[in-house]
Amino acid sequence: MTAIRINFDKDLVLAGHFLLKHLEREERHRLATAARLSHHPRGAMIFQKGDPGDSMMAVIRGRVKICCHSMDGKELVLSIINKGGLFGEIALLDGEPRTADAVALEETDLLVLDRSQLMPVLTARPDLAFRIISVLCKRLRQTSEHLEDTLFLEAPSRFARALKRLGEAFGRPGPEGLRLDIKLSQQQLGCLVGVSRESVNKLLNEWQRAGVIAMDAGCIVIRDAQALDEIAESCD
Amino acid sequence: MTAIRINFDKDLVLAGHFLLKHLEREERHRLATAARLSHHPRGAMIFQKGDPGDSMMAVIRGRVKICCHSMDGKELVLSIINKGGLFGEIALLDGEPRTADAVALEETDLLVLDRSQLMPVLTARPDLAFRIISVLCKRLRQTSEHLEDTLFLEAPSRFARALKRLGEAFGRPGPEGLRLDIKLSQQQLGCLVGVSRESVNKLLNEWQRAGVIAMDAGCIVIRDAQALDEIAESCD
DNA sequence: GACGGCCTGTGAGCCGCGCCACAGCGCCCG
DNA sequence: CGGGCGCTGTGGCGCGGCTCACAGGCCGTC
Repeated sequence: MTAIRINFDKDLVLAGHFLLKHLEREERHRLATAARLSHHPRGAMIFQKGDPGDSMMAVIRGRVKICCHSMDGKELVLSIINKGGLFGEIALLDGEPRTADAVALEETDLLVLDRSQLMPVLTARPDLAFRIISVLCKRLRQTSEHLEDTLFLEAPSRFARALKRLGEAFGRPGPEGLRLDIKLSQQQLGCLVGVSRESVNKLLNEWQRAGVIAMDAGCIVIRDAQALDEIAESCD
Repeated sequence: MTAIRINFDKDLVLAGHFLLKHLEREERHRLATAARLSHHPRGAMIFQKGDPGDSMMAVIRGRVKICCHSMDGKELVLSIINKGGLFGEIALLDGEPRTADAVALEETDLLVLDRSQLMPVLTARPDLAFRIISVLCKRLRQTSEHLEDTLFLEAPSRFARALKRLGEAFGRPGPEGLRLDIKLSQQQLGCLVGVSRESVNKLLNEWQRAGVIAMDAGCIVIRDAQALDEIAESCD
């Protein structure tokens, strides 16, 4: 009884997923029954840099951060994956070890698809391969942009741009402005941008005083997107 | 007569290319006749950030740098493509505009493959799609690593790592050590690493004095790879 | 209620490195 | 041959932002 219910859920999840929604119902069902669910409490390590990577994950509930660490303990957050998002596909596709850690930011449920299940489907369906190619291209563009930002921009511009990007991913319009529906400590924000926690604090307070942003229950609200744009553009 | 000779060359070039060598002879010949040669003098712009990208290029002769510029004129060199290398595939694959400039570093000949010619072949041959996927994965790994380097490492480590990478791509063993068979100004080296020209100069001289590297006819020779490793690892 | 852990807020100091300035050098071009 | 241009070689200044240090607030746990 519960097994049936779980399988039904898996079918639904896969059907809703941008990568897999174009499969035949039957293929998808086969994947769904093969895929396994896995649950991770807040803060749990899902995989680690250097692990062999023979699976990819779809986020059903919660959020996952993809990050890596320097030798002296600094952290860099490469991206944050929302419900509905996909991660871990690189290692699955090229068979190399994982290049970063994945950590559950909240209570998180994942659907895990193994290489052995997925590859036959991919080879049989060239259109799926193209969909994957365009995902990879998008990731590559994002990463290059991240690199440009860190090399070309000063901390304030960089941070402003990061907020804009977070707005696109997590923003929900509210009465006061665009509310970023995700709680991140100043520490985490710093790791996302490559800036120290203290600098994040100072910028955040400065912008609050200027009315550019506001805080609401631990979430950032963008009140003046225009002003944020100007900070992001200013190259001095 | 010359036309035949050129087509023969194209066939040969394609046959030698890692992406296309597994095609049937006939398919490859069709691509070869459709592909066009293009020649670029040293310093010429091949394409520019923002251009529509509906082709990709294979380098037959010369070298190409992929780079981009900040609003205030700084340059970042993302990678340098050697003879036999491929570039411009991202924009071709996902149909978005080019994200960076491509500039001929030397007298350069390219083979240009248009989207309209390549796509039918790709859809017909899923194994080719996988080959492209793994190219993309490799690029992604490189770019992430570049990003980690710039955020985590100080200038000397970053530069040392860059030299090691250049060694892998352009190194030729010689009597004195590994010789980097490419002439790059200190300016260009700086852009490759994200460091000012002056800092490059100082590091280069310091390492020469220490016997870690040597200069030979404008090319860098790595004399003590071990010492370079240590500089690269040292995280202070 | 006491304690410890994780968070925010803020000031002081320091330092790596970018920017500026200038000098000397090889090379191309008129 | 002379003048300009792009490269290398160095010294000094300035500043952005990281590090350190500390104070106070908000939990969850014993």
